Amino acid sequence: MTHTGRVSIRDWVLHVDLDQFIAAVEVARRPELRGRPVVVGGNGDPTERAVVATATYEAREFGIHSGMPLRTAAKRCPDAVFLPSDPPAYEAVSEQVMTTLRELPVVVEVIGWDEAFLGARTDDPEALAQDVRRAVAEETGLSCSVGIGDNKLRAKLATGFGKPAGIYRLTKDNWVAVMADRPVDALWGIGPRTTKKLNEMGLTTVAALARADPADLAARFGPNMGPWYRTLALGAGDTHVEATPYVAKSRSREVTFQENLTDRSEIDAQVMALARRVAQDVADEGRPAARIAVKVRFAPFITLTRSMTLPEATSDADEIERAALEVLDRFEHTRPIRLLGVRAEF
DNA sequence: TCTGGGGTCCTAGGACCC
DNA sequence: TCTGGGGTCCTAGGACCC
Repeated sequence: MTHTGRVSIRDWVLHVDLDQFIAAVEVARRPELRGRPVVVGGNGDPTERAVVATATYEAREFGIHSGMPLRTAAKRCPDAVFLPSDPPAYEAVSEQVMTTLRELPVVVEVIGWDEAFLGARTDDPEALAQDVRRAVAEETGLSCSVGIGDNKLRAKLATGFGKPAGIYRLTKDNWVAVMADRPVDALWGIGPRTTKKLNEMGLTTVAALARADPADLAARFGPNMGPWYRTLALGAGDTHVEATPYVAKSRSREVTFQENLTDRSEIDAQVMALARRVAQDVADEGRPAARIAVKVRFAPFITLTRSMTLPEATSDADEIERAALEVLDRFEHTRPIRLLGVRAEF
């Protein structure tokens, strides 16, 4: 209900994000872990080269967050429960959540395992958001947060303010009040690198970025990205929610080795194995690969990529393997290798 | 903080063509 | 020949997101 007392039916974008999704799935099947600091990642062995996928709020109390090395997490909270990552389990629950959302009077655009945009026409988006939270809880036992916005950017940011287990509305009406004084990396699409560069230009807040000269930004970040950062700061965003299923543009497999590789025959063997896994993914996709890329991370942490367009698009495992080995050969092999990856592009 | 794995999009230079 | 202008493809790298 608006302050004029009139009910207005409008288009809204809602953003649904499951609370600590992966950890929540794990706790759901091991109820004895409820209330304990739980960290999911890698093989569940905190001495391995792996990072945190998700931590429960109890673990976050210790300063543990996703992307942090498991080793560091173990140092911060030695008593945490470390569990291996189990993607098929998360996939299945995610599917259940999305099915639940599709039963509501909304258009569902899936943007990740634990996230979706909903397009809806309603006079009471908060009531709809409550329905979403209730339906997801009833069908899956999981808690989610819901952002309400007049576009995708604002809905997405609103979810962050609603977490955990809450609902928040962010529109042009409260954008300036809520966002103006926040640092630029509060915006979705501005990460640490861009933040540093913007700060060097004297732009530290959302308000400052909104007032910046698009030409200056274009000169620094390119003709598209530069001006786009300013429109982000103004809160502008896409309003169209699309239900069409996601079509992958590439498929890749990569692996970080527990011990760096130096033996060339071992390196070749690993690339062949990765190429075969990718070939299987390509075959499952039912579309041939047009391009093959190989990623090599040399010690200490130097990441390079080489790629080639195939003479003809193919799904053939032998051809994909051969191409990967050919691309691998174009690297200068002088340092130990900590990661190898193979990617196919369609 | 000795830094995973799976993706997307943008930028920019050079090749090549008309 | 001292040197155009535009378009597209290929390749490498950067940045971001979950």
